[in-house]
Amino acid sequence: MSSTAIDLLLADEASRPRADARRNVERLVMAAREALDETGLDATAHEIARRAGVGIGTLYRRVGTREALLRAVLLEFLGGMLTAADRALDADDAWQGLVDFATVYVRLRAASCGVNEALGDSDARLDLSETSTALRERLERLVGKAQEAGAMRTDVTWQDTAWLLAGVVPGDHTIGLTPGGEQWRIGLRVVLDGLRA
Amino acid sequence: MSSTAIDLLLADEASRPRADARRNVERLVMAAREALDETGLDATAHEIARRAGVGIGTLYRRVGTREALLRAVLLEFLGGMLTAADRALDADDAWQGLVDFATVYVRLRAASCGVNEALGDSDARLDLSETSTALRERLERLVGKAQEAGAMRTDVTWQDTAWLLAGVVPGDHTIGLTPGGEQWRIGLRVVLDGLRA
DNA sequence: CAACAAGTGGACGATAGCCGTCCGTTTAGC
DNA sequence: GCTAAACGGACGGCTATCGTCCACTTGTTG
Repeated sequence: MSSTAIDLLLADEASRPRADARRNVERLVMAAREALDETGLDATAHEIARRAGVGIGTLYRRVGTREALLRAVLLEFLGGMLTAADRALDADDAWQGLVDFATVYVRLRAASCGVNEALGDSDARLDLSETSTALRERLERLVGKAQEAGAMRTDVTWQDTAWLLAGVVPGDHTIGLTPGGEQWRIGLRVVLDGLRA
Repeated sequence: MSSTAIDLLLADEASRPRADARRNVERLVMAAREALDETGLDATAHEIARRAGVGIGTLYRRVGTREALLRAVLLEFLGGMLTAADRALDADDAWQGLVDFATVYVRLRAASCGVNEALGDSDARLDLSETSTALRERLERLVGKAQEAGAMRTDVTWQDTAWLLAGVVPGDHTIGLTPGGEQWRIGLRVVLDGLRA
């Protein structure tokens, strides 16, 4: 579950690496998560190494590229999001399913600057298109179900919905108000009210 | 009106500059507008000079700093926005006033990447705090009026409103959909519906 | 416990992008 | 024509990041 990223990175080692090497990979992954949360996609290799308490050489030797590391962490994260989407699709109440997913989606994007950027950036710096396409497709179905159930207005496409949800996430938009940590909640509520049939 | 930025930049010349010099200032201002629209706040001095068809030396001689130039253009722009806000405050129907302003606000932000960034960036790269504070204060009053008139839900603050409006503007959020030029319209409609009492 | 392969850290050279100055050349205006 | 004003853009300086390389350290195994 949470070791996926590590496994992914250790997979292509020919023989079992030494204990300290494994430990360093773990540290690097944790550091990458933090850096991704706070700094975003363009967290530098040096920053990640510093956070991990590890030399820059170690980073490159262990994970090959800065991008490979970030990619592994992001894939793990997006996987979790996909799971939430599938759970939402199974909900009895279509509208409630959409609400649940939207909440998770926005919360996770809000929690990590890097995840937010990864889901937005259309330029594929890291190759995440496969997973994010899957995610899109889930949203499309969720919106479809909610509309068929008559719970959601039909003059709005799932693309519009994606747009609106993304807009609720804090960015450097906001007219200069320091956003409280949970600021997105009220925004999401308004948007969902606006989407209701 | 539209010559404000130019006047602002020519103001501190001791004696009347030569005709070609004035022409170049105009070109620089127009180029800065374009660059601001397309590239955003960190349009480089060289890019602006290139767009203006002018040497980089000329830019620095004429406008002093890259920042002074951008600032002049942005101030002009924000001035227009303020005017729209004041007009909206005079509307008979408080809700309609809010809707009108919101529309202008979002459209203008959507039209220029640089304006959008300028209104968001809390770090004061260019000193626009005065004008943007004025703008905030207008929005606060618009929201207040709409709520007093019973036209807008009261569990939402003007800060939340600012947040939501900013969110509707295209950014690099959007799950990888190339946004149509007028994409923000539908988003704005949903948000306004959600804000209605 | 020794010896060596595996691993480590971080200085370093390379690359890139932007800033703003400076000076030889051009041009407007009298 | 003549001169002061203006021009263009090459250039040096600065900052940031990347990723390599090698002298040194440490885990592991017999």
